[in-house]
Amino acid sequence: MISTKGRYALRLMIDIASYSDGAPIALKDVSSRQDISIKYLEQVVSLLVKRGYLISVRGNNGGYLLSKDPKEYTAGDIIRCCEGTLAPVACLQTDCNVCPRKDICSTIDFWKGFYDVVNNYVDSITLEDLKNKELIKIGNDYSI
Amino acid sequence: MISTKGRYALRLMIDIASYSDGAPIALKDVSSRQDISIKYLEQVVSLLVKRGYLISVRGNNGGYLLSKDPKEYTAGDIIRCCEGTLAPVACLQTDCNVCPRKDICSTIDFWKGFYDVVNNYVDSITLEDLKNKELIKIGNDYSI
DNA sequence: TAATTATCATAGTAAATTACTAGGAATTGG
DNA sequence: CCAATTCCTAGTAATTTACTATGATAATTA
Repeated sequence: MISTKGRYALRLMIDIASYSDGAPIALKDVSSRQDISIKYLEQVVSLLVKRGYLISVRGNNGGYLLSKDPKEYTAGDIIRCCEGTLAPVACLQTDCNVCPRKDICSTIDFWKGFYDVVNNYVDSITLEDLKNKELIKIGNDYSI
Repeated sequence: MISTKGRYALRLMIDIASYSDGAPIALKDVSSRQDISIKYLEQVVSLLVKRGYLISVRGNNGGYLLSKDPKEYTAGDIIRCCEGTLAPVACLQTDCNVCPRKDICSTIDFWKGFYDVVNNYVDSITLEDLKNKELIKIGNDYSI
């Protein structure tokens, strides 16, 4: 199960991508549109800033800007940034979590395959895709 | 992340499928082969018995038997039995968890797709596949 | 410069979940 | 009967989750 951190991160990024006209988007606005407390959003957003996915602008009229084009983010980038690895089992995490059964384990390949289909899927969807869906939902899609 | 319940369930089922010669397999034996406490295995196995995936034989020389052929179980069957749904978000669970944002949510389709690739994957692997892998690992595969 | 509006950083916390352990009752084979 | 086994229910320490709270820091605007 994906936690609120990863889910809110995705909604935050979609919100900023969808509502930005070049000026920074304040968390206050994301908060009211998305029904998520500002205080919690602050924690989520800080991970995205640290990773360089968002640019923060401090002070009055400050807020956040995407650091690149929506089509250059995958959903996987955003989720992994806030959620950590999507590995289904600890022994697949890179940070040398060595399982004593690794040489005799008959399930490791199964879990590797699981990990692969998950990563392939989340990396096949871009923020642009999600932004377009959002624009359709809120009725601002004039391309139809 | 898949919890120990689901992971141990898979190893338990593979163990029984691999080592059974028609007689019930006792948890004591699974426990020593898999390095999992009997007491914890008892809890995992009870879910599989309740679901009808295993037949329990009580008393002396008792243990557990598969209720059907290994090729008739998918890994997904076993994992979901002990782990619950593999839905990445609560609003995809069938038990009418109604999200107030369901009509305006632009991410629900993304999560549905996630759910689908996960279910399709875990249901594409059978217990027979995993048993064969185990037999190769323990060197009892004479088909090579 | 002072007020306002933001982000930034850290800490606290109630509730739930995880990963077990413990004790003992019920059942069966020898 | 006795030993081996499943079955059933509780308990629990540690961790994680999903927040809330407080206040510092920074930048804009009046």
